[in-house]
Amino acid sequence: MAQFVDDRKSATIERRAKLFRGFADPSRLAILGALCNEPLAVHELVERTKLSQPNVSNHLRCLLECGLVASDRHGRFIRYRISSPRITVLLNDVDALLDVVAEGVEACDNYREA
Amino acid sequence: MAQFVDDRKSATIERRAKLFRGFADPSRLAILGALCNEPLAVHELVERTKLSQPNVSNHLRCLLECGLVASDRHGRFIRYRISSPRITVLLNDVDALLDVVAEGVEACDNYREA
DNA sequence: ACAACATATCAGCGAGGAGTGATATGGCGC
DNA sequence: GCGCCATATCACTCCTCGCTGATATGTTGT
Repeated sequence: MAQFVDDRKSATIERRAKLFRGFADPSRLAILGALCNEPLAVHELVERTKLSQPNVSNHLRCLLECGLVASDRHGRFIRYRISSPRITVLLNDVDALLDVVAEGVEACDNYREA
Repeated sequence: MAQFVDDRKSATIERRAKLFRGFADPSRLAILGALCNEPLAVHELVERTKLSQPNVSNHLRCLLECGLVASDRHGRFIRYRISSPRITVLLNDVDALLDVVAEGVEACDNYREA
């Protein structure tokens, strides 16, 4: 069992926070969610997420740099995929937690609703 | 197995993002991490996290409203605790994912390093 | 080589949220 | 009741991040 350090300055906590921030955006979640089903090229992600193309590219760059997705070139397409099944696990666990706290989260007005 | 919707506007995705944002802050992670070990009163959290007292209170209000922590009054102390073991599970999942992507996350300069 | 498509990059704007400081509320002991 | 401690609340500032629009790079087919 992990032993949680409490000091905010802990490198462990900083890393966790940074990783969580990677997931803490609807656009990136839409992209990651889509990639959990199957690898996709950028223009396909644009279609499905209805985000602008530069926007998708920007998020992909970030996700790529963070190691959350990987890419291969296929002709003039670049196919992106999630880098680890642990990402799917994480998303499923979030849903499991939401089963318990969904109402609270929606009610919480410290964050805007989109 | 959950079926991930890709449209960013999906309520599911919004909820996930909102929940992730709850975890996407070093101060809240420090608080949650400390509470994973044992229930604590506010002034104890202040000591351990080295955050200011109003700051801790603000975060606790948010976490409470979201249903991530619960509280009971004990005399003039208010003891906070995590509301569900699934939170611990989630934090452990993040650490597991960090085992794989830690370097990438640290290297990613789209987010500031705190 | 040129046209068309696929993707990446960059500057700038705007909004949301974290932290602080001052202050308010609430419970306890004397 | 009064002083003290524990906690909550509020207004304000600063900074970070996400989005857009324009443009650059790259790849394929003809």
